[in-house]
Amino acid sequence: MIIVNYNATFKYMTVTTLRKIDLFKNCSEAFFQKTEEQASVQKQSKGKMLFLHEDEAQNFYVIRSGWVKLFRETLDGTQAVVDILTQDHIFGETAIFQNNLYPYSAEVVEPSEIINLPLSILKTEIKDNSKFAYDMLGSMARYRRQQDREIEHRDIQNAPQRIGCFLLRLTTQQEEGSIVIHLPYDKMLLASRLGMQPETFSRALKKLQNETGIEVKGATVKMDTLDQLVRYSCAACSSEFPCKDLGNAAE
Amino acid sequence: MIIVNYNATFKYMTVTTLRKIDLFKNCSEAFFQKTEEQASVQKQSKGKMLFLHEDEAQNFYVIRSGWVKLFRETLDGTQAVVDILTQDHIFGETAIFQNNLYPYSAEVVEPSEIINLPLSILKTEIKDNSKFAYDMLGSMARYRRQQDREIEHRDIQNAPQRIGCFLLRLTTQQEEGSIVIHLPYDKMLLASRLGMQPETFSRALKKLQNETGIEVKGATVKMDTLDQLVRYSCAACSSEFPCKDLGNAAE
DNA sequence: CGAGGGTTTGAAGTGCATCAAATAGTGTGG
DNA sequence: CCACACTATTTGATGCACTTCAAACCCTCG
Repeated sequence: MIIVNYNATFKYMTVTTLRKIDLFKNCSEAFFQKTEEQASVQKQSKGKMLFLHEDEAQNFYVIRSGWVKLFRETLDGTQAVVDILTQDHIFGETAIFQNNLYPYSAEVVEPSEIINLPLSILKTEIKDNSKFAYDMLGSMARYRRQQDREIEHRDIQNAPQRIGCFLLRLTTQQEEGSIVIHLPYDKMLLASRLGMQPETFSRALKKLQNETGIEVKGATVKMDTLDQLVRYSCAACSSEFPCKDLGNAAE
Repeated sequence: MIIVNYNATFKYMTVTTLRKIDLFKNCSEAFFQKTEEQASVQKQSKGKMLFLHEDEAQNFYVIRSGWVKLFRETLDGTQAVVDILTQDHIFGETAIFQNNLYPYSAEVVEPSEIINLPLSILKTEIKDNSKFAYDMLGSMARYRRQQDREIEHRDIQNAPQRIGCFLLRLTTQQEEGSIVIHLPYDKMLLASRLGMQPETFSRALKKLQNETGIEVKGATVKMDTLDQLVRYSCAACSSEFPCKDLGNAAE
Protein backbone atom coordinates (compact mmCIF):
# COMPACT_ATOMS: atom_id res chain seq x y z
CA MET A 1 0.00 0.00 0.00
CA ILE A 2 2.77 2.36 0.87
CA ILE A 3 4.54 1.60 -2.37
CA VAL A 4 1.44 2.24 -4.40
CA ASN A 5 0.90 5.58 -2.74
CA TYR A 6 4.51 6.48 -3.22
CA ASN A 7 4.34 5.74 -6.91
CA ALA A 8 1.12 7.65 -7.22
CA THR A 9 2.74 10.67 -5.61
CA PHE A 10 5.71 10.31 -7.88
CA LYS A 11 3.60 10.25 -10.98
CA TYR A 12 1.55 13.15 -9.80
CA MET A 13 4.75 15.08 -9.25
CA THR A 14 5.93 14.20 -12.72
CA VAL A 15 2.98 15.80 -14.40
CA THR A 16 3.22 18.80 -12.12
CA THR A 17 6.83 19.20 -13.13
CA LEU A 18 6.04 18.92 -16.83
CA ARG A 19 3.19 21.42 -16.61
CA LYS A 20 5.57 24.00 -15.22
CA ILE A 21 7.91 23.69 -18.19
CA ASP A 22 7.33 26.40 -20.73
CA LEU A 23 7.94 24.10 -23.70
CA PHE A 24 4.94 21.98 -22.71
CA LYS A 25 2.57 24.86 -22.09
CA ASN A 26 0.45 24.10 -25.15
CA CYS A 27 0.47 20.33 -24.83
CA SER A 28 -2.80 18.45 -24.91
CA GLU A 29 -4.45 16.81 -21.93
CA ALA A 30 -3.99 13.51 -23.73
CA PHE A 31 -0.27 14.17 -23.64
CA PHE A 32 -0.21 14.85 -19.92
CA GLN A 33 -2.34 11.84 -19.23
CA LYS A 34 -0.04 9.58 -21.19
CA THR A 35 3.01 10.99 -19.44
CA GLU A 36 1.34 10.35 -16.11
CA GLU A 37 0.75 6.74 -17.05
CA GLN A 38 4.08 6.02 -18.67
CA ALA A 39 6.61 8.19 -16.88
CA SER A 40 9.17 6.74 -14.59
CA VAL A 41 11.19 8.89 -12.25
CA GLN A 42 14.55 7.83 -11.00
CA LYS A 43 16.99 9.23 -8.50
CA GLN A 44 20.37 8.87 -10.07
CA SER A 45 23.75 9.38 -8.55
CA LYS A 46 26.88 10.89 -10.01
CA GLY A 47 28.48 8.83 -12.74
CA LYS A 48 25.31 7.07 -13.93
CA MET A 49 25.24 6.70 -17.69
CA LEU A 50 21.71 7.20 -19.00
CA PHE A 51 22.45 6.22 -22.57
CA LEU A 52 25.30 6.03 -25.04
CA HIS A 53 25.94 7.80 -28.32
CA GLU A 54 24.31 5.82 -31.16
CA ASP A 55 22.20 3.74 -28.77
CA GLU A 56 18.78 2.79 -29.99
CA ALA A 57 16.46 5.41 -28.49
CA GLN A 58 13.19 4.56 -26.76
CA ASN A 59 12.93 7.43 -24.34
CA PHE A 60 13.56 11.07 -23.86
CA TYR A 61 14.34 12.64 -20.52
CA VAL A 62 13.39 15.59 -18.37
CA ILE A 63 15.56 16.76 -15.51
CA ARG A 64 13.63 17.43 -12.34
CA SER A 65 16.75 18.31 -10.39
CA GLY A 66 20.50 17.89 -10.65
CA TRP A 67 22.87 18.07 -13.61
CA VAL A 68 23.41 15.94 -16.70
CA LYS A 69 26.30 16.06 -19.13
CA LEU A 70 25.80 15.38 -22.84
CA PHE A 71 28.95 14.42 -24.70
CA ARG A 72 30.52 12.41 -27.47
CA GLU A 73 33.86 10.70 -27.62
CA THR A 74 36.39 9.51 -30.15
CA LEU A 75 37.81 6.01 -30.30
CA ASP A 76 40.82 7.02 -28.22
CA GLY A 77 38.56 8.29 -25.45
CA THR A 78 38.93 12.03 -25.98
CA GLN A 79 35.62 13.55 -25.12
CA ALA A 80 33.78 16.63 -26.32
CA VAL A 81 31.07 18.07 -24.11
CA VAL A 82 27.94 18.96 -26.06
CA ASP A 83 26.06 20.54 -23.19
CA ILE A 84 25.50 20.39 -19.44
CA LEU A 85 21.84 20.66 -18.46
CA THR A 86 19.86 21.15 -15.29
CA GLN A 87 16.30 21.41 -13.95
CA ASP A 88 13.43 21.61 -16.44
CA HIS A 89 15.57 20.82 -19.46
CA ILE A 90 14.87 17.95 -21.78
CA PHE A 91 17.31 15.81 -23.72
CA GLY A 92 17.40 12.82 -26.00
CA GLU A 93 14.34 14.13 -27.82
CA THR A 94 16.12 14.81 -31.11
CA ALA A 95 16.61 11.08 -31.59
CA ILE A 96 13.15 11.21 -33.16
CA PHE A 97 14.76 12.88 -36.14
CA GLN A 98 17.98 10.89 -36.12
CA ASN A 99 16.78 7.41 -37.03
CA ASN A 100 16.01 6.77 -33.37
CA LEU A 101 19.65 6.91 -32.41
CA TYR A 102 20.89 9.17 -29.66
CA PRO A 103 23.25 11.79 -31.08
CA TYR A 104 25.30 11.92 -27.88
CA SER A 105 25.90 10.09 -24.61
CA ALA A 106 24.28 11.29 -21.38
CA GLU A 107 25.83 11.03 -17.94
CA VAL A 108 24.54 12.21 -14.57
CA VAL A 109 27.19 14.46 -13.02
CA GLU A 110 25.42 15.50 -9.81
CA PRO A 111 22.78 13.59 -7.85
CA SER A 112 19.68 14.04 -9.98
CA GLU A 113 16.04 13.20 -10.40
CA ILE A 114 15.39 12.17 -13.96
CA ILE A 115 12.03 11.71 -15.60
CA ASN A 116 11.95 9.07 -18.25
CA LEU A 117 9.33 9.22 -21.01
CA PRO A 118 8.68 7.27 -24.21
CA LEU A 119 9.62 9.16 -27.36
CA SER A 120 6.40 7.92 -28.94
CA ILE A 121 4.35 10.23 -26.71
CA LEU A 122 6.37 13.20 -27.85
CA LYS A 123 6.25 12.19 -31.48
CA THR A 124 2.48 11.85 -31.40
CA GLU A 125 2.07 15.22 -29.73
CA ILE A 126 4.26 16.91 -32.34
CA LYS A 127 2.23 15.41 -35.14
CA ASP A 128 -1.19 16.03 -33.62
CA ASN A 129 -0.68 19.35 -31.92
CA SER A 130 0.57 22.07 -34.19
CA LYS A 131 0.91 24.58 -31.36
CA PHE A 132 3.31 22.27 -29.61
CA ALA A 133 5.21 21.65 -32.83
CA TYR A 134 5.53 25.38 -33.19
CA ASP A 135 6.79 25.78 -29.63
CA MET A 136 9.25 23.01 -30.21
CA LEU A 137 10.55 24.74 -33.31
CA GLY A 138 11.03 27.88 -31.25
CA SER A 139 12.94 25.90 -28.68
CA MET A 140 15.16 24.37 -31.35
CA ALA A 141 15.78 27.75 -32.92
CA ARG A 142 16.91 29.15 -29.58
CA TYR A 143 19.16 26.20 -29.01
CA ARG A 144 20.66 26.66 -32.44
CA ARG A 145 21.30 30.30 -31.65
CA GLN A 146 23.01 29.27 -28.47
CA GLN A 147 25.26 26.83 -30.27
CA ASP A 148 26.20 29.52 -32.76
CA ARG A 149 27.17 31.72 -29.87
CA GLU A 150 29.18 28.88 -28.36
CA ILE A 151 31.21 28.51 -31.53
CA GLU A 152 31.71 32.26 -31.69
CA HIS A 153 32.94 32.37 -28.11
CA ARG A 154 35.47 29.69 -28.68
CA ASP A 155 36.68 31.57 -31.74
CA ILE A 156 37.03 35.05 -30.34
CA GLN A 157 37.06 34.92 -26.54
CA ASN A 158 40.12 33.80 -24.63
CA ALA A 159 39.93 31.53 -21.60
CA PRO A 160 39.43 34.21 -18.90
CA GLN A 161 36.81 35.98 -21.02
CA ARG A 162 34.91 32.75 -21.55
CA ILE A 163 34.80 32.18 -17.81
CA GLY A 164 33.63 35.75 -17.22
CA CYS A 165 30.93 35.34 -19.82
CA PHE A 166 29.79 32.13 -18.20
CA LEU A 167 29.63 33.81 -14.79
CA LEU A 168 27.56 36.63 -16.20
CA ARG A 169 25.06 34.17 -17.57
CA LEU A 170 24.80 32.60 -14.11
CA THR A 171 23.73 35.82 -12.42
CA THR A 172 20.02 36.22 -11.86
CA GLN A 173 18.44 39.12 -13.64
CA GLN A 174 18.38 42.07 -11.23
CA GLU A 175 21.06 41.76 -8.61
CA GLU A 176 21.43 44.43 -5.98
CA GLY A 177 24.45 45.30 -3.88
CA SER A 178 27.11 42.62 -3.57
CA ILE A 179 26.69 39.80 -6.07
CA VAL A 180 27.39 36.21 -5.11
CA ILE A 181 27.55 33.32 -7.56
CA HIS A 182 27.94 29.65 -6.78
CA LEU A 183 29.57 27.52 -9.42
CA PRO A 184 26.98 24.91 -10.34
CA TYR A 185 29.27 21.90 -10.62
CA ASP A 186 32.89 21.03 -10.15
CA LYS A 187 35.66 22.91 -11.86
CA MET A 188 36.88 20.03 -14.00
CA LEU A 189 33.46 19.81 -15.56
CA LEU A 190 33.22 23.55 -15.94
CA ALA A 191 36.53 23.52 -17.76
CA SER A 192 35.31 20.94 -20.24
CA ARG A 193 32.05 22.84 -20.67
CA LEU A 194 34.10 25.88 -21.63
CA GLY A 195 36.43 23.91 -23.86
CA MET A 196 39.62 24.14 -21.85
CA GLN A 197 41.83 22.04 -19.57
CA PRO A 198 41.34 22.11 -15.78
CA GLU A 199 44.78 23.67 -15.40
CA THR A 200 43.91 26.39 -17.86
CA PHE A 201 40.65 26.99 -16.07
CA SER A 202 42.42 27.43 -12.76
CA ARG A 203 44.94 29.87 -14.17
CA ALA A 204 42.35 31.72 -16.22
CA LEU A 205 40.11 32.19 -13.21
CA LYS A 206 43.01 33.65 -11.30
CA LYS A 207 43.74 36.01 -14.14
CA LEU A 208 40.08 37.02 -14.23
CA GLN A 209 40.36 37.93 -10.56
CA ASN A 210 43.32 40.20 -11.19
CA GLU A 211 41.72 41.85 -14.19
CA THR A 212 38.23 42.42 -12.84
CA GLY A 213 38.53 42.42 -9.06
CA ILE A 214 36.09 39.57 -8.50
CA GLU A 215 36.69 37.47 -5.39
CA VAL A 216 36.86 33.72 -5.77
CA LYS A 217 36.82 31.35 -2.83
CA GLY A 218 36.25 27.71 -3.65
CA ALA A 219 33.03 27.48 -5.62
CA THR A 220 31.85 30.94 -4.58
CA VAL A 221 32.40 34.08 -6.61
CA LYS A 222 31.69 37.50 -5.14
CA MET A 223 31.74 40.95 -6.70
CA ASP A 224 30.38 44.42 -6.08
CA THR A 225 29.19 45.10 -9.59
CA LEU A 226 28.91 43.36 -12.94
CA ASP A 227 30.38 46.30 -14.84
CA GLN A 228 33.98 45.16 -14.70
CA LEU A 229 33.09 41.67 -15.83
CA VAL A 230 30.90 42.96 -18.62
CA ARG A 231 33.60 45.29 -19.86
CA TYR A 232 36.16 42.49 -19.73
CA SER A 233 34.20 39.65 -21.35
CA CYS A 234 31.51 41.19 -23.52
CA ALA A 235 34.03 43.18 -25.53
CA ALA A 236 34.86 39.95 -27.36
CA CYS A 237 31.30 38.99 -28.22
CA SER A 238 28.78 39.95 -30.86
CA SER A 239 25.86 40.10 -28.41
CA GLU A 240 24.96 43.00 -26.15
CA PHE A 241 25.28 42.36 -22.44
CA PRO A 242 22.05 41.11 -21.02
CA CYS A 243 22.38 38.17 -23.36
CA LYS A 244 20.60 35.57 -21.29
CA ASP A 245 17.47 35.50 -23.37
CA LEU A 246 19.07 33.21 -25.89
CA GLY A 247 17.35 30.33 -24.24
CA ASN A 248 17.78 26.61 -24.28
CA ALA A 249 16.20 23.40 -25.45
CA ALA A 250 13.71 23.36 -22.61
CA GLU A 251 12.53 26.91 -22.59
CA MET B 1 5.79 42.61 -72.94
CA ILE B 2 9.20 41.07 -72.84
CA ILE B 3 9.63 42.12 -69.24
CA VAL B 4 6.34 40.55 -68.24
CA ASN B 5 7.30 37.26 -69.83
CA TYR B 6 10.66 37.36 -68.20
CA ASN B 7 9.15 37.84 -64.77
CA ALA B 8 6.69 35.07 -65.39
CA THR B 9 9.52 32.74 -66.29
CA PHE B 10 11.39 33.81 -63.20
CA LYS B 11 8.48 33.10 -60.92
CA TYR B 12 7.83 29.80 -62.57
CA MET B 13 11.45 28.88 -61.99
CA THR B 14 11.17 29.90 -58.37
CA VAL B 15 8.43 27.44 -57.63
CA THR B 16 10.22 24.75 -59.58
CA THR B 17 13.28 25.34 -57.43
CA LEU B 18 11.31 25.20 -54.21
CA ARG B 19 9.52 22.01 -55.20
CA LYS B 20 12.84 20.29 -55.65
CA ILE B 21 13.93 21.10 -52.11
CA ASP B 22 13.39 18.23 -49.76
CA LEU B 23 12.33 20.44 -46.87
CA PHE B 24 9.32 21.66 -48.83
CA LYS B 25 8.20 18.26 -50.05
CA ASN B 26 5.10 18.25 -47.86
CA CYS B 27 4.15 21.85 -48.35
CA SER B 28 0.62 22.73 -49.39
CA GLU B 29 -0.40 23.97 -52.81
CA ALA B 30 -1.49 27.18 -51.10
CA PHE B 31 2.10 27.61 -49.97
CA PHE B 32 3.52 27.16 -53.45
CA GLN B 33 0.95 29.47 -54.92
CA LYS B 34 1.78 32.20 -52.44
CA THR B 35 5.47 31.80 -53.06
CA GLU B 36 4.82 32.11 -56.79
CA GLU B 37 2.96 35.34 -56.23
CA GLN B 38 5.24 36.90 -53.69
CA ALA B 39 8.73 35.64 -54.49
CA SER B 40 11.34 37.88 -55.90
CA VAL B 41 14.53 36.50 -57.40
CA GLN B 42 17.66 38.55 -57.57
CA LYS B 43 21.05 38.03 -59.11
CA GLN B 44 23.53 39.26 -56.55
CA SER B 45 27.22 39.81 -56.91
CA LYS B 46 30.02 39.19 -54.47
CA GLY B 47 29.99 41.47 -51.48
CA LYS B 48 26.26 42.21 -51.42
CA MET B 49 24.89 42.36 -47.89
CA LEU B 50 21.44 40.80 -47.74
CA PHE B 51 20.69 41.77 -44.16
CA LEU B 52 22.44 42.64 -40.93
CA HIS B 53 22.49 40.98 -37.55
CA GLU B 54 19.57 42.28 -35.47
CA ASP B 55 17.81 43.78 -38.48
CA GLU B 56 14.04 43.64 -38.45
CA ALA B 57 13.19 40.55 -40.47
CA GLN B 58 10.53 40.52 -43.19
CA ASN B 59 11.88 37.81 -45.44
CA PHE B 60 13.63 34.53 -45.53
CA TYR B 61 15.84 33.41 -48.37
CA VAL B 62 16.50 30.43 -50.58
CA ILE B 63 19.72 30.06 -52.54
CA ARG B 64 19.17 29.02 -56.13
CA SER B 65 22.85 29.17 -56.95
CA GLY B 66 26.04 30.61 -55.53
CA TRP B 67 27.31 30.99 -51.98
CA VAL B 68 26.21 33.03 -48.99
CA LYS B 69 28.09 33.63 -45.76
CA LEU B 70 26.27 33.95 -42.43
CA PHE B 71 28.25 35.69 -39.72
CA ARG B 72 28.25 37.91 -36.68
CA GLU B 73 30.74 40.49 -35.57
CA THR B 74 31.87 42.24 -32.43
CA LEU B 75 32.12 46.00 -32.02
CA ASP B 76 35.79 45.98 -32.99
CA GLY B 77 34.98 44.24 -36.26
CA THR B 78 36.21 40.74 -35.46
CA GLN B 79 33.92 38.38 -37.27
CA ALA B 80 32.75 34.86 -36.55
CA VAL B 81 31.41 32.81 -39.44
CA VAL B 82 28.23 30.97 -38.53
CA ASP B 83 27.88 29.07 -41.78
CA ILE B 84 28.49 29.23 -45.51
CA LEU B 85 25.59 27.97 -47.58
CA THR B 86 24.93 27.09 -51.19
CA GLN B 87 22.22 25.90 -53.56
CA ASP B 88 18.88 24.76 -52.10
CA HIS B 89 19.64 25.98 -48.62
CA ILE B 90 17.45 28.42 -46.77
CA PHE B 91 18.43 31.06 -44.25
CA GLY B 92 16.96 33.84 -42.19
CA GLU B 93 13.99 31.63 -41.39
CA THR B 94 14.75 31.33 -37.68
CA ALA B 95 13.98 35.02 -37.24
CA ILE B 96 10.38 33.84 -36.85
CA PHE B 97 11.37 32.55 -33.44
CA GLN B 98 13.74 35.37 -32.54
CA ASN B 99 11.37 38.32 -32.20
CA ASN B 100 11.64 38.89 -35.92
CA LEU B 101 15.28 39.85 -35.68
CA TYR B 102 17.90 38.16 -37.80
CA PRO B 103 20.33 36.25 -35.59
CA TYR B 104 23.24 36.88 -37.96
CA SER B 105 24.29 38.96 -40.97
CA ALA B 106 24.19 37.50 -44.47
CA GLU B 107 26.60 38.37 -47.27
CA VAL B 108 26.82 37.03 -50.81
CA VAL B 109 30.35 35.70 -51.34
CA GLU B 110 30.05 34.38 -54.88
CA PRO B 111 27.75 35.55 -57.68
CA SER B 112 24.41 34.11 -56.62
CA GLU B 113 20.72 33.86 -57.41
CA ILE B 114 18.74 34.49 -54.28
CA ILE B 115 15.03 33.89 -53.82
CA ASN B 116 13.39 36.27 -51.44
CA LEU B 117 10.18 35.24 -49.65
CA PRO B 118 8.02 36.75 -46.91
CA LEU B 119 8.42 35.06 -43.54
CA SER B 120 4.67 35.25 -43.12
CA ILE B 121 4.19 32.57 -45.78
CA LEU B 122 6.50 30.24 -43.94
CA LYS B 123 4.95 31.00 -40.57
CA THR B 124 1.47 30.25 -41.87
CA GLU B 125 2.59 27.00 -43.40
CA ILE B 126 4.24 25.89 -40.17
CA LYS B 127 1.07 26.59 -38.23
CA ASP B 128 -1.34 25.09 -40.72
CA ASN B 129 0.59 22.14 -42.03
CA SER B 130 1.78 19.77 -39.35
CA LYS B 131 3.69 17.62 -41.81
CA PHE B 132 5.76 20.59 -42.81
CA ALA B 133 6.28 21.58 -39.18
CA TYR B 134 7.52 18.08 -38.56
CA ASP B 135 9.90 18.23 -41.53
CA MET B 136 11.15 21.56 -40.33
CA LEU B 137 11.84 20.12 -36.89
CA GLY B 138 13.81 17.36 -38.55
CA SER B 139 15.80 19.90 -40.46
CA MET B 140 16.52 21.88 -37.31
CA ALA B 141 17.55 18.75 -35.46
CA ARG B 142 20.01 17.89 -38.20
CA TYR B 143 21.40 21.39 -38.17
CA ARG B 144 21.80 21.20 -34.43
CA ARG B 145 23.66 17.95 -34.79
CA GLN B 146 25.92 19.59 -37.32
CA GLN B 147 26.69 22.47 -35.01
CA ASP B 148 27.51 20.05 -32.23
CA ARG B 149 29.94 18.38 -34.56
CA GLU B 150 31.43 21.73 -35.49
CA ILE B 151 32.16 22.52 -31.85
CA GLU B 152 33.62 19.08 -31.38
CA HIS B 153 35.90 19.48 -34.36
CA ARG B 154 37.25 22.77 -33.15
CA ASP B 155 37.91 21.15 -29.80
CA ILE B 156 39.66 17.99 -30.84
CA GLN B 157 40.86 18.31 -34.42
CA ASN B 158 43.89 20.35 -35.33
CA ALA B 159 44.06 22.62 -38.37
CA PRO B 160 45.22 20.03 -40.95
CA GLN B 161 42.69 17.48 -39.70
CA ARG B 162 39.88 20.00 -39.95
CA ILE B 163 40.81 20.68 -43.57
CA GLY B 164 40.96 16.97 -44.31
CA CYS B 165 37.56 16.45 -42.72
CA PHE B 166 36.13 19.29 -44.77
CA LEU B 167 37.54 17.80 -47.97
CA LEU B 168 36.03 14.42 -47.16
CA ARG B 169 32.63 16.00 -46.79
CA LEU B 170 33.04 17.59 -50.21
CA THR B 171 33.52 14.28 -51.98
CA THR B 172 30.47 12.85 -53.68
CA GLN B 173 29.31 9.54 -52.34
CA GLN B 174 30.84 6.80 -54.50
CA GLU B 175 34.00 7.96 -56.16
CA GLU B 176 35.93 5.63 -58.42
CA GLY B 177 39.57 5.80 -59.38
CA SER B 178 41.30 9.13 -58.96
CA ILE B 179 39.33 11.59 -56.88
CA VAL B 180 39.24 15.28 -57.75
CA ILE B 181 37.79 17.97 -55.52
CA HIS B 182 37.33 21.64 -56.31
CA LEU B 183 37.37 24.03 -53.39
CA PRO B 184 33.99 25.75 -53.47
CA TYR B 185 35.13 29.27 -52.62
CA ASP B 186 38.31 31.16 -51.95
CA LYS B 187 40.81 30.08 -49.37
CA MET B 188 40.42 33.08 -47.10
CA LEU B 189 36.77 32.26 -46.70
CA LEU B 190 37.51 28.59 -46.25
CA ALA B 191 39.91 29.47 -43.49
CA SER B 192 37.28 31.49 -41.63
CA ARG B 193 34.75 28.71 -42.18
CA LEU B 194 37.16 26.34 -40.46
CA GLY B 195 37.99 28.79 -37.71
CA MET B 196 41.59 29.57 -38.59
CA GLN B 197 43.69 32.33 -40.15
CA PRO B 198 44.51 32.29 -43.89
CA GLU B 199 48.19 31.82 -43.08
CA THR B 200 47.39 28.86 -40.89
CA PHE B 201 45.17 27.43 -43.60
CA SER B 202 47.95 27.66 -46.14
CA ARG B 203 50.47 25.95 -43.89
CA ALA B 204 47.99 23.36 -42.68
CA LEU B 205 47.07 22.41 -46.24
CA LYS B 206 50.71 21.93 -47.04
CA LYS B 207 51.13 19.75 -43.99
CA LEU B 208 48.09 17.74 -45.03
CA GLN B 209 49.76 17.12 -48.38
CA ASN B 210 52.89 15.76 -46.74
CA GLU B 211 50.96 13.59 -44.32
CA THR B 212 48.39 12.09 -46.67
CA GLY B 213 49.86 12.36 -50.15
CA ILE B 214 47.02 14.40 -51.60
CA GLU B 215 47.94 16.73 -54.47
CA VAL B 216 46.90 20.35 -54.25
CA LYS B 217 47.12 22.74 -57.15
CA GLY B 218 45.30 26.01 -56.73
CA ALA B 219 41.70 25.23 -55.91
CA THR B 220 41.94 21.63 -57.08
CA VAL B 221 42.70 18.68 -54.85
CA LYS B 222 43.50 15.27 -56.28
CA MET B 223 44.02 11.92 -54.61
CA ASP B 224 43.99 8.23 -55.46
CA THR B 225 41.99 7.08 -52.48
CA LEU B 226 40.20 8.51 -49.50
CA ASP B 227 41.77 6.04 -47.08
CA GLN B 228 44.75 8.16 -46.14
CA LEU B 229 42.59 11.20 -45.51
CA VAL B 230 40.08 9.20 -43.48
CA ARG B 231 42.81 7.72 -41.34
CA TYR B 232 44.36 11.12 -40.80
CA SER B 233 41.27 13.19 -40.03
CA CYS B 234 38.59 10.86 -38.75
CA ALA B 235 40.81 9.58 -35.95
CA ALA B 236 40.05 12.82 -34.11
CA CYS B 237 36.29 12.69 -34.47
CA SER B 238 33.45 10.91 -32.73
CA SER B 239 31.63 10.03 -35.97
CA GLU B 240 32.35 7.11 -38.25
CA PHE B 241 33.60 8.00 -41.71
CA PRO B 242 30.77 8.35 -44.12
CA CYS B 243 29.51 11.15 -41.92
CA LYS B 244 27.78 13.19 -44.59
CA ASP B 245 24.27 12.25 -43.59
CA LEU B 246 24.28 14.79 -40.80
CA GLY B 247 22.41 17.11 -43.06
CA ASN B 248 21.75 20.81 -43.05
CA ALA B 249 19.09 23.42 -42.61
CA ALA B 250 17.68 22.82 -46.07
CA GLU B 251 17.66 19.07 -46.27
C1' DC C 1 43.14 9.12 9.77
C1' DG C 2 44.09 7.83 5.36
C1' DA C 3 42.81 7.16 0.41
C1' DG C 4 41.48 9.15 -3.63
C1' DG C 5 39.87 12.54 -6.31
C1' DG C 6 39.68 17.59 -7.25
C1' DT C 7 42.52 21.72 -7.63
C1' DT C 8 46.53 24.39 -7.93
C1' DT C 9 51.28 25.35 -9.27
C1' DG C 10 55.46 24.87 -11.96
C1' DA C 11 58.14 23.95 -16.12
C1' DA C 12 58.37 22.98 -20.78
C1' DG C 13 56.44 22.24 -25.33
C1' DT C 14 53.21 23.01 -29.26
C1' DG C 15 50.08 25.00 -32.32
C1' DC C 16 48.20 28.77 -33.91
C1' DA C 17 48.18 33.88 -34.34
C1' DT C 18 50.40 37.88 -35.66
C1' DC C 19 53.31 40.89 -38.20
C1' DA C 20 55.95 41.62 -42.22
C1' DA C 21 57.15 40.88 -46.75
C1' DA C 22 57.48 38.36 -50.99
C1' DT C 23 54.93 36.14 -54.72
C1' DA C 24 51.08 34.77 -57.51
C1' DG C 25 46.83 35.79 -59.57
C1' DT C 26 43.10 38.67 -61.39
C1' DG C 27 40.79 42.33 -63.47
C1' DT C 28 41.34 47.04 -65.37
C1' DG C 29 42.27 50.65 -68.59
C1' DG C 30 45.23 52.03 -72.04
C1' DC D 1 47.79 42.39 -75.39
C1' DC D 2 50.45 44.55 -71.90
C1' DA D 3 51.28 47.02 -67.66
C1' DC D 4 49.43 48.47 -63.48
C1' DA D 5 46.77 48.07 -59.33
C1' DC D 6 44.84 45.39 -56.21
C1' DT D 7 43.83 41.29 -53.84
C1' DA D 8 44.72 36.49 -52.66
C1' DT D 9 48.09 33.36 -51.18
C1' DT D 10 52.39 31.91 -49.51
C1' DT D 11 56.53 32.19 -46.68
C1' DG D 12 59.36 33.62 -42.83
C1' DA D 13 60.12 35.13 -38.08
C1' DT D 14 58.43 35.76 -33.66
C1' DG D 15 55.19 35.74 -29.77
C1' DC D 16 51.50 34.15 -26.97
C1' DA D 17 47.85 31.11 -25.24
C1' DC D 18 46.87 27.03 -24.17
C1' DT D 19 48.29 22.18 -23.47
C1' DT D 20 50.90 18.65 -21.43
C1' DC D 21 53.41 16.39 -17.92
C1' DA D 22 54.68 16.30 -13.18
C1' DA D 23 54.16 17.15 -8.52
C1' DA D 24 52.23 19.30 -4.57
C1' DC D 25 48.34 20.52 -2.02
C1' DC D 26 43.75 20.28 -0.37
C1' DC D 27 39.41 18.54 0.58
C1' DT D 28 36.05 15.30 1.73
C1' DC D 29 34.25 11.12 2.85
C1' DG D 30 34.51 6.52 4.25
